[in-house]
Amino acid sequence: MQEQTDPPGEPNPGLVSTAIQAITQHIRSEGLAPGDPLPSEAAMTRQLNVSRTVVREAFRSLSAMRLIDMSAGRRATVAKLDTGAMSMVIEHGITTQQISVQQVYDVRRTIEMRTVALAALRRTDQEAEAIARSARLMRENFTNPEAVMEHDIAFHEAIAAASHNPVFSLIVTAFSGVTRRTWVIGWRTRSSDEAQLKMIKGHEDIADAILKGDPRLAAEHMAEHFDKSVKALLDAGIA
Amino acid sequence: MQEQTDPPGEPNPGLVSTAIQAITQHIRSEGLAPGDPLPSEAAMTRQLNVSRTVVREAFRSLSAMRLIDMSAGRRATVAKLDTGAMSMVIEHGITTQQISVQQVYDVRRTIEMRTVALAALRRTDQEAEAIARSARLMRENFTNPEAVMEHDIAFHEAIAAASHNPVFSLIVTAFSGVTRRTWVIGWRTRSSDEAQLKMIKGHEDIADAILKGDPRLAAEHMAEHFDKSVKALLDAGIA
DNA sequence: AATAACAACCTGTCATACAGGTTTTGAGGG
DNA sequence: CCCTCAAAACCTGTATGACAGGTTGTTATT
Repeated sequence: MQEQTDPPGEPNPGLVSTAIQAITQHIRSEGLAPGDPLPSEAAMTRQLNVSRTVVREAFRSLSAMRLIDMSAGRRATVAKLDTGAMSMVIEHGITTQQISVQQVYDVRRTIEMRTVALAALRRTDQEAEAIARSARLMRENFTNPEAVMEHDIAFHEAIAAASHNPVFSLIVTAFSGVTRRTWVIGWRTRSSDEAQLKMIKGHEDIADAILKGDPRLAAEHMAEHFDKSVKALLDAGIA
Repeated sequence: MQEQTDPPGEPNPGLVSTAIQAITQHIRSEGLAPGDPLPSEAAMTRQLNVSRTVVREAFRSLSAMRLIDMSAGRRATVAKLDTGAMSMVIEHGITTQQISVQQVYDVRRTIEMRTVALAALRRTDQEAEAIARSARLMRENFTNPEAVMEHDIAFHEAIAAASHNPVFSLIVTAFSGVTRRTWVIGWRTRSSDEAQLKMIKGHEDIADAILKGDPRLAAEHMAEHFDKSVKALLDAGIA
């Protein structure tokens, strides 16, 4: 009952893969934008001549990748760019030991050297303030590691946002999950208050450089920050 | 019949999300490596006290993200790191116009400036040869744009591989899909044979620098290459 | 015209069934 | 005792039907 969309060319891509392609293809060909509704499962079922089971698994898969949003009663809609899938891939790589924390930090360093420079050049005043605020909150809560970490992460995401390139934001945010799992380790190696405050000072320096609009200085401070962070992780024995 | 794993804390995460978490959690807690088998759908069904439908949608979602491999008759296995999900996210961003090709190129430039430097430092002889071979094949097939493009993509992926950091490979490969859709445009703006051969020469220069183990030179050539590529795309009106 | 009840539609979940694959088992033969 | 091979047990892929509950548009009542 389902031969038309599955020409005997390939061996066995599976009906679900075909359905996934059909849906993404629909988004493309109809030029849908985030928020626009997709066909209902029933409609897709008829169009593809497959069971609702197959269509549902396809929708669900796209939903898991956060390419579409689903909720009960409503039709699925095209989703805004989201980091969901990427974080899961990275986390999967880490937990299955296919990538190391240090490798992630190398990538982060590479990317954030760029985002910080772009942020210095392109930030709005609001964005500069948001970045500075995160740094300030790190200092104000510095007795509470959990809070410092969250503001640290927000700090880096705010810089990525100020780069005005959503692809950078996407990647930086995707790494936040890994950061949450390793951050405390780095913090602990900075045993003294001075060492911890010094690290916070580093963030403030970055925020200042962005405020001043000095990309070179900002990048320098960011490099220093990452070098120290990686050293802290290495000291803690994180390969 | 399914209250135990769904405490009344959150409003409605959905049974499938819960199942997805349970599966990834299983991978983590059992310390599974790529190739290791996961519980069968029936086993998961019993463990979570939900219907097979729910478990299946969860498995299928993870499979769509390429975190697990599924095939008929066999149990699902933990997957090797794969770029599947990432490419889909990027492509989704492009087709829904949430990100621009130019923004992707900026990210690529940032990342590949680093991969090329790392490749120059860490490449094995085999890897250097693979990189050089791709450049050579670009020249040999230069009357066939399609072939040139594929070797071009392979060239960049080979460099990422030679960086010995799989996260870089992951990201670079994720961008290959976008490249396939825009490459020809850049090629066409290089209307004359000289311009096209010059572009190929650029790749050979990069390969040489990597072979020599000169990261600075390699990065310089790579920067030049990207600047020209972006210029070509801009000339063609790709924002 | 505002509102409230209703109908139509949609997704979320469950149960069941069966067609192929794949692995395990075990019987029979060497 | 070991090897071979076929049956059995298990597994995934897909289809069908059912029903609960959420959402939206329609209609009837006030």
